[in-house]
Amino acid sequence: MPELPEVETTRRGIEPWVTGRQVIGWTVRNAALRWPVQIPESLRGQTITAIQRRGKYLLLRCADGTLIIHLGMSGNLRVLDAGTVVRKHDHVDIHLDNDKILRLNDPRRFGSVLYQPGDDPERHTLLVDLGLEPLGNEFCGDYLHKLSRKRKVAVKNFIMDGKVVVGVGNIYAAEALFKAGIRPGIGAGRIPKYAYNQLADAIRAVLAQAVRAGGTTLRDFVGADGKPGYFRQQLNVYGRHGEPCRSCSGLLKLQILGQRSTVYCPKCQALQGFSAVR
DNA sequence: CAACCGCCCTGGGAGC
DNA sequence: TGCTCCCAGGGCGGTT
Repeated sequence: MPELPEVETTRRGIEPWVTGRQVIGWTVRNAALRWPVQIPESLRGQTITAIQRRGKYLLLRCADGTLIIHLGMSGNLRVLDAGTVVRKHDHVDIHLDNDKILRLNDPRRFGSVLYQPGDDPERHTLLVDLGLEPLGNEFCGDYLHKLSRKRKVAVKNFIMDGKVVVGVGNIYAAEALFKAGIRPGIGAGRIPKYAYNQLADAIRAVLAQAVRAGGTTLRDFVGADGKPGYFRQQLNVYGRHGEPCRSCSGLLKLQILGQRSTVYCPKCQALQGFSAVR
């Protein structure tokens, strides 16, 4: 499912085909995504000046506004030749002036295509309260430590909170906690600063490694070129409960946190807050 | 404000 | 083979 690495892979894939191109039209076959598809008439004829990413949102910048695309759980965005045969779940095409189309396919329709007028897409209500970019300069252990004081939620849910840090979903939260040696269910407020330094480093490292691999493909995800991501082979814990830990060979355990499956290694992820630190 | 939970949706897998 | 049930999950929006 698209988390930050998959969205970044998509961004990089479509960028060379889309930047500087003019939007000559669009086809909406099913407007019933997470929210009704918003493509204003004013988009016609506009030039896409840049394609950016904010968290899991893709931003197609134009002079008059920004098309904001979210891939939801099962979405992918591909650059295809105009006239490419339409498959099931191909909900939206953006027609470009280079005989290419940008096509959104999204079986579960949790994605969205929205529009923010003006030159500041961050003013959109969905973006305005977003937390830091994990690969940006400000994101660090001190930041996580400071925000987490008095927070009782499990640290895993804390780092999946988009108001804290963006782009970290179920897969990469589990992987980062494994890398940092932290038990996922521990209350965020009980974790000492040094451990948040490890965690921030782990989040950065895992995401960067996944971007290099082109993201994680479990089922639906493909990049703009239609190719899957290869990070799945490097997953240490996600989806591996009952299997041996790649580090200590102990059995990985499954725990439900915030209604989401969470896999961890009881031995390698021993950090359980102050009491266990000593 | 924080925490929690229901909900949106479809495909795939398990069980019968 | 075909049905039913359950699960996956981002994140909004309402409730506690």
